[in-house]
Amino acid sequence: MKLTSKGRYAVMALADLAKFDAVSPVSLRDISLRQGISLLYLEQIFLKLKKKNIVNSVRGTNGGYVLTKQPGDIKLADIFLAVGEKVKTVKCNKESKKGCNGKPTKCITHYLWDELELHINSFFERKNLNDLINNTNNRI
Amino acid sequence: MKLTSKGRYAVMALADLAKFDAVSPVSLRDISLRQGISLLYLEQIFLKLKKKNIVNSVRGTNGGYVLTKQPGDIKLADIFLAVGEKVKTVKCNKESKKGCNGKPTKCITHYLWDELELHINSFFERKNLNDLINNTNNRI
DNA sequence: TGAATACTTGACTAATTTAGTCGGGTATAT
DNA sequence: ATATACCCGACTAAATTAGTCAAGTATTCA
Repeated sequence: MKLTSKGRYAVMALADLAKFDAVSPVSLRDISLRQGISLLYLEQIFLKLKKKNIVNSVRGTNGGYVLTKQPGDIKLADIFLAVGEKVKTVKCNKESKKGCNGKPTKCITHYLWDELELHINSFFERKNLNDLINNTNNRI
Repeated sequence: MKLTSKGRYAVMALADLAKFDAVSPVSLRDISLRQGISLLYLEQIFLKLKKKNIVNSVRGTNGGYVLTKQPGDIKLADIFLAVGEKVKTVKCNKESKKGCNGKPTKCITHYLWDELELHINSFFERKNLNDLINNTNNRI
């Protein structure tokens, strides 16, 4: 199981934003250069972040993006939800009444994967952007 | 991030084995039918499990596979290692001295992903096959 | 006012990974 | 003998990911 670039980039970019948006909006161009992420890809990602109200945009020269909230109020879970990075452990449809593999009962490992999903999501729920920038004052 | 079928199937199949191998070796055909997993795919998976000494094989008619250890001594971490299911959160090479993205410093989120990796792996370290079959006596 | 900057949006594509299949074995019980 | 079941490498189709491309619109500043 691996984290996709989309999710990883989203967090990197927002951490960057959290560090620099106090002064003025941060352009994607700057983030692209600092974090080494394709500008065009960043545009795609920020569109989603904006739709979910995690960032606001300022158009025109000297424009860019700013966070809508304090870094401490933006959880990783929010970010991942926005860009569509989901934790999926089971193939079988959880809501279905049919159980797994078309059988009436749940598959033997079903509850294990549910538990794993909760375990992972709890990490994303308790980490926020502030945790990131506090630990990385000396880094870009 | 999602769990691959290979890892999921490996655990399902071994849980099945743990339930039934006390009597006699369990054939992949039986597992295939009970768990709804392709027989040919199971063969691939069990080859790896055997190489890592998690199962032993018995050839010929009435042959099949048996666990080499007690279910309680087989951790999910062992199983995932055997079939090559890895938790990967960072793209950047962890061992490299160069840091991330070719820069001298580590990327801003590097330690976060390391922490996530540890968090997930700790789950796999503490869960074993026995945990599974104890909770699922009524299921196949 | 016009040129440059920077966000906006949908569609497209290349590369990678995953989830298998195929074909040909070999060993053993009955 | 023959059927069962493990053994093994190579191959392929489908899905996903990680981007790119094209064509905009809004805003600032000289």
